[in-house]
Amino acid sequence: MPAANIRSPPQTKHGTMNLMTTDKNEALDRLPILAGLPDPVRMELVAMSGLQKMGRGSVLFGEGEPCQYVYGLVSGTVALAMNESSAESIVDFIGAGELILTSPAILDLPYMTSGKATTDVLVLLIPATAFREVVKANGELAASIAQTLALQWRRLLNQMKNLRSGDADTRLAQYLLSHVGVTAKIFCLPGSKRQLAAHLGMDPATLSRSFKRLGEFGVTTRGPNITVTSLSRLSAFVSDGNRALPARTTTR
Amino acid sequence: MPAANIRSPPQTKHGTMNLMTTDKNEALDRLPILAGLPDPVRMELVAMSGLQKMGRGSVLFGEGEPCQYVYGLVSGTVALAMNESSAESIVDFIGAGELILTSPAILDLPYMTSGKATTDVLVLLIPATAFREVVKANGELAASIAQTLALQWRRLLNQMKNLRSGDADTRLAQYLLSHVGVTAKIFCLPGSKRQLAAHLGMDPATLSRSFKRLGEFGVTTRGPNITVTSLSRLSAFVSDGNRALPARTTTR
DNA sequence: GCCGATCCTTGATCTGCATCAAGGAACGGC
DNA sequence: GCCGTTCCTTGATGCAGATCAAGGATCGGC
Repeated sequence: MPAANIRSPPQTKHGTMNLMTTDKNEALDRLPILAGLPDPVRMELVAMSGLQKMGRGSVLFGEGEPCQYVYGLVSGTVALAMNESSAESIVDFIGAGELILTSPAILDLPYMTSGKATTDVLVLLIPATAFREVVKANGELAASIAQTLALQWRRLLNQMKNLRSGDADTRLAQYLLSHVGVTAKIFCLPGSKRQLAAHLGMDPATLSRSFKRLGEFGVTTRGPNITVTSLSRLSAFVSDGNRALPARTTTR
Repeated sequence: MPAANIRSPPQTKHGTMNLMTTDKNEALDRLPILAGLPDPVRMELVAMSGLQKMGRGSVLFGEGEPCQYVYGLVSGTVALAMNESSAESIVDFIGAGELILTSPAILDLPYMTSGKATTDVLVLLIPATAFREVVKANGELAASIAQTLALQWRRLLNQMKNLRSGDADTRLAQYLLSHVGVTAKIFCLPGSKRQLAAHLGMDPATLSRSFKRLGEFGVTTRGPNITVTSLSRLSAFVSDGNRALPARTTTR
């Protein structure tokens, strides 16, 4: 089996990029939605898609462009962004293993978001037309695509909820709570703080201040690494509607 | 075929409720997603679902409840609402012909939104478990469900965009622009103004003031009926970033 | 190592919108 | 018809957060 056309891993400080896959079959295995497909379909997909490595900050696709590829994110993180007048807002961060852009591919409509790599990424590029055909021909795949879309729908709904609800501080706290595992109380932001701010619907300056205020509730930041010392205090803060805070002007 | 258990139409001022369907087969025909199904599947679906009439203000289902039915909206309008702490926010208004809640049904997860009828409605109630099985067994249906979900995803994205972008006035103007047909310059709000405000992410009071300000750009309201005299002036207002307005305090 | 560019933080100010509150309009019931 | 209720409007006020701006911190390049 010939090695794919992959250059040596750039190794930034961000991605340790430990498990480097250079084989398209292996790549497929890392994409749960496609991994279970019957062999002939697999072969077909693998044959026509390409494996591509892209550096941090790369733009995989742009809002408004006609849909060319479905992107299987093998490793790394991608931010989905929308450029509503002037400053952009970030819809979601996509992690490894997910399939991006199934919606435009299925409908053959232009992308509604642009996709930017927030780390070095490895993506499997599947031609959209081919993808469409395979889905049409394969009922099982269609069903599991439907499942995925349904899940994404729920995620998007949750984000709308968070986006609208109360305070900037509360929104940040909720975000943190839903992203720290019960065990892991330290985790790494999926992108820059600026991007997180855009995701939470606030100004970077406001995000900074919010982080500071949440310090009183056991949140510490060093670079992109966030530590939450006490889940209970933080969630108490959220449900208390943040009454515990001293008057804003007194904050220091 | 025996008549369904439908009482006489209440006839409110809102819904003229002209084409009253009491037959489940006819109801299915009004739901594009399901209308094209092969006959045996149709029969099966029809056999186990029920046709139900509900008055304005009825709550079809509540946020957090386990998913029991998929709702085929034969006629009327339903608001999807989320009760994030205290005041509710409205995710979307669903019109006749659409299938509600496919996501929770597919995933067998609780509803994330509640559904409230903003007019008298006629719904086809399809048991969720049955629906799930039919989808699983029928690849074509799965494919078209995936299509629908993909479309809904796009709609939701658009709403997120609108929700975040600029001014309250701008958001309202965008909403109006995307809801008046090119021809029909008068249209009826899908729900109360309060609900529209919740949908656009603003206070009812603010919505009222926004309407007033848009009066300068050819928008008039009488009850739930909105008239837009000049699309061009309104869209100019949106793209100009509403610089044309006199200073806020000077607004008469 | 130094330097420029970018990102984050922090401060001061300003404003759009929520909030509080009260008056008017439309509706449904009887 | 009248009356209670709900909805919409309009005014006055206060505040959360955007914006403007300037000072660190961090990174990548050389």
